[in-house]
Amino acid sequence: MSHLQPVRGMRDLLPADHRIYAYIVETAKTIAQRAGFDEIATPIMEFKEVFKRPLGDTSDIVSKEMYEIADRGGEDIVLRPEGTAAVARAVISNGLTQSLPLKFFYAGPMFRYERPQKGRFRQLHQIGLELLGVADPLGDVEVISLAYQLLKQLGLAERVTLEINTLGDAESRLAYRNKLVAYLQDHRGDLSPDSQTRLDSNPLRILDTKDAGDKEILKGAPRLSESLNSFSREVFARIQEGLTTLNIPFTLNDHLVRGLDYYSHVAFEFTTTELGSQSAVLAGGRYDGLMETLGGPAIPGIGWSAGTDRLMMMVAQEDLPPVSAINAMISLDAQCDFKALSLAQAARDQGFRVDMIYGSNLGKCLKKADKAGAQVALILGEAESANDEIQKKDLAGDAKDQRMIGYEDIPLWLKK
RNA sequence: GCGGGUGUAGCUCAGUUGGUUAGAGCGCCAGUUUGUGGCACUGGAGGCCGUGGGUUCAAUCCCCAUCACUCGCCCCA
Repeated sequence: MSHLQPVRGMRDLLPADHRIYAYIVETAKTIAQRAGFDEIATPIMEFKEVFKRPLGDTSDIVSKEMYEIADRGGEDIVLRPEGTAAVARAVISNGLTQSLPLKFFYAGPMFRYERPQKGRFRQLHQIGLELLGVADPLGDVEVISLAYQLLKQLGLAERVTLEINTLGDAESRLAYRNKLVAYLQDHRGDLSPDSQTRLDSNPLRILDTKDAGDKEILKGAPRLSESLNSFSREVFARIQEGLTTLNIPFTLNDHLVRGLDYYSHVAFEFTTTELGSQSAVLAGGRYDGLMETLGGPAIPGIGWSAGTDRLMMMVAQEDLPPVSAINAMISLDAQCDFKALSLAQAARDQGFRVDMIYGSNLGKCLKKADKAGAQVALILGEAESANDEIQKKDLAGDAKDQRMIGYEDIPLWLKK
């Protein structure tokens, strides 16, 4: 084994894996574009502030998972840990706020400096959607429905569960936060150390604790749903009505609190039990406060992102659509090489896949063509070339049909 | 960031209670077939036994460290 290794938590996607990766991205892109969400690409690096402000200092991403880079100018540069804040920054930077709504799709690598394990990487890949400038719950339902559509098309709909919750609007959240803190203060000493810290920094996150003692205490805590004002309640009900109407199954999880600060109203997560200790494959929510946090105008937004690496673990090679058939071009003589290449190119121009076979003799070449999975081989040697003809030989299955054909007939015999 | 496990050929894995040249299957290359693939047979290449240090007459094996992977915690996609 070589001592040359990729950087920790990063990996090569060899063709077999990359096919799955590309399939997922293409599927998502098609679904997004059919709904008018066009692709956007932002830089892989951003100023740290882009994420620090919206995500909050107390979020795990900012406090311990930022992949920071020291650049020569002394700027605080980070490899982006997620897409939403970067897209929001791009919207502001480019002054795109004039014509709303904005509908974006993105796909690309994100980076988090954390300990790798199954389904978790330091370079992870995400695909995501953002809908900016729509406050209407119709937007929430469309965005969630596009997520569902993607998972369905990937054949994963039965293997994931959609969990949803609402954090309410700012007013409701503040009211609840006060009630929750008041309640938990009385039990402060009994809380886990983590939760005690969060009580000061980000009390809502205590709701999704896994500590048994904390859970016991939370049983007596005030419920967020009871603090919702009527507006927040109506919005959430409307979203549920939409999901039901569109036949998208979901379950309510009132402990679902997204880790990032900028969320409000609906939060959702498609989870699975197939990925070890990782459960979320696609998650998102509404982030009405994000644009303002970044210094932009108050534009509401909703979106989600999916972990492509995690989806890849759930999609098998067999699930991929069939690829185009392979045809092999074999030249037997240096004199014919360029003629063979030229004929191959002509066939490629007509949409055929033609692989040049590199080998020492016909036997080796056929072996390589066969191994490559070619269904048809074209063999050009001195004899054929002299008559402006070429041998066509079937390789697939038991087929052994071989015949001399004219160049103009090549497209008739190749497979697509 | 914390705890457990693993690391031997390109891949999947044996093995050595510390002792000359470390094995198998698959894959790869070549030959049987100097212009005809799959199958078969024959042969071959390929390992600082993850890396560094220690103990020892002797380490792939024991000890320590380190790196990577892996499982879990935290958290997330």
